[in-house]
Amino acid sequence: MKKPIKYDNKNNQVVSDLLEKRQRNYMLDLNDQQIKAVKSVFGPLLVLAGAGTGKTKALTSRIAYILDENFAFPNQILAVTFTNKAAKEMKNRIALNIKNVVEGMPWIGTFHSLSVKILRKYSEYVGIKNNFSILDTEDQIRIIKQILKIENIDEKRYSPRSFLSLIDRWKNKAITPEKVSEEEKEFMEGNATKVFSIYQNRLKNLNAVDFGDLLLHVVEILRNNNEILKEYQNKFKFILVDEYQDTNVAQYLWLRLLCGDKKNICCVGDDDQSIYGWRGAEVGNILRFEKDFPDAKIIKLEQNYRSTFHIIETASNLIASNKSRLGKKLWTSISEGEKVKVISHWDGNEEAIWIAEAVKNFVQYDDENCSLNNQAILVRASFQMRAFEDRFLSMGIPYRVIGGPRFYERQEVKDAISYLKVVVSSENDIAFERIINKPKRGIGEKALQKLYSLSRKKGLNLYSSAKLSSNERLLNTKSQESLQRLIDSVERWKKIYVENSKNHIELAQIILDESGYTSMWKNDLSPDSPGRLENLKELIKALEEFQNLDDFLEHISLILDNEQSEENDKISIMTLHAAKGLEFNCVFLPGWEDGLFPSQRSMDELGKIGLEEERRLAYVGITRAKKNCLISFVSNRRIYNQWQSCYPSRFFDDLLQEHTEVLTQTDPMNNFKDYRNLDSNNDKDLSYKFENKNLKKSTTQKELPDFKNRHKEWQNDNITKVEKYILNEIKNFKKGEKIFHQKFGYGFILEIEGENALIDFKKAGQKKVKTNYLFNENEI
DNA sequence: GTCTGCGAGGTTTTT
DNA sequence: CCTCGCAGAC
Repeated sequence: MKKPIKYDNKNNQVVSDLLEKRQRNYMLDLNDQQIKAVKSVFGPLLVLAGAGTGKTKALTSRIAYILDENFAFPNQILAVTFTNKAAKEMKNRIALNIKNVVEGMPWIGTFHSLSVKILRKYSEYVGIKNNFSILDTEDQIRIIKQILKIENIDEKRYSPRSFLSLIDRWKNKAITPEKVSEEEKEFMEGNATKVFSIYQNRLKNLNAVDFGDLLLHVVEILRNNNEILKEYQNKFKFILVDEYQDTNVAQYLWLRLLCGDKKNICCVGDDDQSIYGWRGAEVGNILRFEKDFPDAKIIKLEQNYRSTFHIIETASNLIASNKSRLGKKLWTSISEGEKVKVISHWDGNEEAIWIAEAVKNFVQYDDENCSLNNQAILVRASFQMRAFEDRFLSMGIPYRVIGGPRFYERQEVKDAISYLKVVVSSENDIAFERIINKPKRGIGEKALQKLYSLSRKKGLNLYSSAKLSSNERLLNTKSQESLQRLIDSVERWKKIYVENSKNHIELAQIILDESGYTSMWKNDLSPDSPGRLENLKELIKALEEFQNLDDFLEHISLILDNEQSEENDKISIMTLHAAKGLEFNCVFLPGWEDGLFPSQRSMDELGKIGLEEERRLAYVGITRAKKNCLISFVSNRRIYNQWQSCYPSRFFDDLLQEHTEVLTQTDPMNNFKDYRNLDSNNDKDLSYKFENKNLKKSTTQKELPDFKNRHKEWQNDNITKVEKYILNEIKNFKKGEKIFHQKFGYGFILEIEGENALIDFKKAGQKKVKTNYLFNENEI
């Protein structure tokens, strides 16, 4: 249809601008609810956005609209997310809508990164210098250990970790040491509060903050300094918050302060997807939004653009069992699609075998887009992953595990970064302590203690007192000499850094080489040292993306994920938590056994609340699926190498027959015959409706592809060469043979004994592996 | 200051 | 069962 054009000779330009504005794509393909969410820019607004309902689209369109209508300048919009990934995504999406504006939007970011920005400016208001360092968990633990030692608190009785988790919990709730409740003061025989306050003092002395402090310091500054509060309240004309259901008390206070009376605040979230209660998220924040803001508007986004009908219905029915929710009902106009599949297996191994075959099945038969990249296995606990890794490894199916140890948290990477930190700012005690004896310089615990006591006496930082130590005749000659060598080197590197005589990448390389750090790993014979060297190279590479060391260091303290930009076709294995926000054509949800999922511990610790959070996790899992969702459970699971017989998850009670289909393998449901014979009268929760509902043959629609038969067909005709090798146990490897391993790459066999082989991998070093996972070259 | 052996513990995790 | 961390022995 042609758009009517009004000609206005006087104001031609204005009109054409307006027209262009209207044609902007961000408004065109929004539904009514989304448009409402975009246009209700004044006053408090809560957008309840169900899974896959175009939440980010609404948010970014809203920003585009605000800018378009000139309600605010780009730098007057505060948009807060939880993860860097989400912030980045938002920026990218805005850039799609309006060109060149993102550079002018400095206030899109995570709670933490925005807090850093504010805190760098006003840090002295909470008694720290603006070059404060940001601690990660490892640093925190180290500090707590030191405190426990000094205070003579038995680590055996209360682990440093338990102190830290208490402290974290308090900080999430914005509780300072003085504000700990009388009851909680008694925790750990009163040691918890004591350690907490010593810890806070220690951080101040170190000129350091932890993640919790980033928010709390900002809250404190805003609370106590009206002029600063006003500055930010005036600056931010509009506030947008993503994933509001995940906010904790500290973040809530942070938002309320910045929001002020203007209340142009838009919170987007989904109470049904609140799965981080255990780390301080308060669903209550979203549930009581209307009370907080009496004139609040609430808009629900319920049209799902992701999944087919049966999947949406299954998810809706499941979540409907939760009591504490605001209530949404997702709907979709995408086709009816496949029913959600349910299957049981004898044990976890069979489950993995079946799923691996189903994965191949999808790749081979489904003309829809079901490549490996479009499939995912979502587990409750990470120990479940191994069975799948093993299976995929032996079948040669490429996979990626999401959420493993993060790049910047690895030992060698942190060491290297500490070197850089010391050069940039030698006041950083934590960094200096980390590198002072790496590689080994003969400066051990004792020497370090001496240096620390000197620095306490002189009121200096660790590095400065190390410089002084030779005058003081503090250490023995050998330690002193090697410490001096280190100091000389650091001074030399500092000179390069200050004079800028070499670029930061070269400098980093020099530091790692001259310090002996690289050669330390080169001389290390342990199997993982080649991998560590590889990571150091990666780190140098990462430097290239930044202008200088300062930029780099500022970023990595908050960005702890390394984007694996893998283009290869691989299936993803991850936890349900890690899957939030993602979508896949085919989703496998294994391990639906009571006790594993829902997790026994959640239920024990938090009762009904815990169970509801687990159910939300299940909801998140199902709603990740676009076309196929396969849920499975086993009768026997090996946990810590002990066999446990399991009952199917109580969540099956919430699934309706008309939307699910029970797949039969060899002996359908025989697996839990025993369980069904158990009398379930004693506990109502255990009276699974499985028998009544799902055992009946479901009325399958004609057009629906027959998954079961395909599976069989594949088993008979399409056993891969790799499979044949495994089945027939044709694995005649010889010593010295060149082999390939999915995970570790190429290598040579050093020793072989039965199914165990010792391999010297090119990259990963020496490792013991099962011959099942090895391939020789002509197999690949 | 560094190596080895024993014992405990082994959901979910971002910043 | 397997991994990590600590304590005691060199």
